[in-house]
Amino acid sequence: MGAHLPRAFFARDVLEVAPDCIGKVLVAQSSEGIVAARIVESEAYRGPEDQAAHSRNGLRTARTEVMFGEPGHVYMFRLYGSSWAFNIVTGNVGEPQVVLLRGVEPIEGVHIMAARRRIDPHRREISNGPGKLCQAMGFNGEHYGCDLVESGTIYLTDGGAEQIGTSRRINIDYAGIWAERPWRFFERGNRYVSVPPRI
DNA sequence: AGGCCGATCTTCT
DNA sequence: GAAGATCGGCCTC
Repeated sequence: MGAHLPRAFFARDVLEVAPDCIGKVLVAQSSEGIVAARIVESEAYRGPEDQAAHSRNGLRTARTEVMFGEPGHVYMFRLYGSSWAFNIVTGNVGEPQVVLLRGVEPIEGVHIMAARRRIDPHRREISNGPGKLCQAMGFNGEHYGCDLVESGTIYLTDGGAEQIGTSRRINIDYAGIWAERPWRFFERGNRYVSVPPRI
């Protein structure tokens, strides 16, 4: 596996980091073994101005605290009770921005991912959504605040992508004009993209 | 393949 | 007390 992506990769505006994450490899080690997957879909959440972000208007609470700190750390939050979402802090300290990962393509440890998901390893539903990829990668609340640059257990390594597409972000229609911004990024034609665009 | 709907729980009002 | 950065089962086509 290649070297960890450095702090400098994450210490840029989220609108640069989010598309650059497409094709990068996410690695997670646990007692069950190593799991690695290519990132094929991401979304940028750019507080404090972005009204779809949890950090909108600079809202700073125990939940959002990590977003105001050093880039390269992990922001975990729960979605609708049953699943988790995995995000990476970007930008300068004090700028509450994150990249949400919405889809990954299994590369290594597919059998581990399939067992966690209780699903056949060849099905795209193994990791084609923010909650599904967290279950497959073994991510939960314990990973809140984890540093992807210094940690030996969760990190990103280099990798390339084919053609990258953009679209509005998924399921944030309540956010008015902010819902229309093309801040979702994905690899065109990849079957692990959660909501495939219309040709 | 796609639409509807209930489950589930943390956070904020 | 309500609203989500969702998922999976069940239904119809």
